Amino acid sequence: MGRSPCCDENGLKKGPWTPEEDQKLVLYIQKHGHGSWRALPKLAGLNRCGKSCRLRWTNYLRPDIKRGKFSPEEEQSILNLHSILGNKYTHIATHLPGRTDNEIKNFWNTHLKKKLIQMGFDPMTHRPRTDFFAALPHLLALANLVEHRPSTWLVDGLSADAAKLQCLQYLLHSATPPSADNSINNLMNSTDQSFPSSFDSININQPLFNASSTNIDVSLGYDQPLLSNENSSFSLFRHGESIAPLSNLPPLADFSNPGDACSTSSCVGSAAASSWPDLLLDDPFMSEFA
DNA sequence: AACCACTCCAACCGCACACAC
DNA sequence: TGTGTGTGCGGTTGGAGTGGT
Repeated sequence: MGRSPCCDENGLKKGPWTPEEDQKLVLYIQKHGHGSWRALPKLAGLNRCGKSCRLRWTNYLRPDIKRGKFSPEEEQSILNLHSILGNKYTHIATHLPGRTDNEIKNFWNTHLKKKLIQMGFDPMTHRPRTDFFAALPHLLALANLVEHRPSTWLVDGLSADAAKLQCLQYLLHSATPPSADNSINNLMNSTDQSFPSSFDSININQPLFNASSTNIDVSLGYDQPLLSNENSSFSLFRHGESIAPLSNLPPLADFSNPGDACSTSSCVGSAAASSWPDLLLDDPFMSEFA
């Protein structure tokens, strides 16, 4: 298994290890320790480079390696640690006895990353997907469509305006600047030219975006000057005039807990809020815009 | 049974860093 | 200070395995 040799520089062997090579390496290290990896292959009688020996030992032959499937507890630990440490697999591995950085890296890339994406989370930030500005036209179109949407995903009697606000609140929920991580930079690096280039320069009522092109005659903005990493509130503005502090709106269900119902009776349809990502994917009507 | 597409994961690659000289 | 060497790390590759048709 594994990558086939791409070259044979210096006459050193590459590619999969044979049981005989493994045995030589294990016996040598058990007897002498690895010492200098560069010197080891010659001393151990291996026609390999030191780097290859080190990798084979640390990722496969080490006696304390725990093999087999990751337990749910380990999976949760990796998720938690990755949200703090990022792709620092070696650091993550130090918290999971018996697991190697390579194994964790593979598990992350083949399982956890995909899982997070499928759940609607950004695998790098561990937050709900915040490709906010790229998706904005579509999301705004969705918001506008709410008033034409039958009651299959909205509670009966909900006003179209409230539904719009709720949709927009979701947008803000996703885009609220985090307290201290680099997802703030993701927002800053957005290609949307209407977005201010620095939080420090945001003025009162400065719109984050205008929605007139999608027939939603509102814009969204901060209530007050916003400093880096500072919590802030948002308001809806119409023609520059604040019409609705979003903090007064009912909360959305937390997307991190799929299936959770909204806690307030006035919530804009728990079906809408808690399963919106699924609706986007599954509902033919919605998928036209997703 | 044969083919294809997809997943898994061991192993390689290239870069960055620490250290010695 | 600059250069060379050794080591470690994250990203990527590609053959083997697996499941679907």
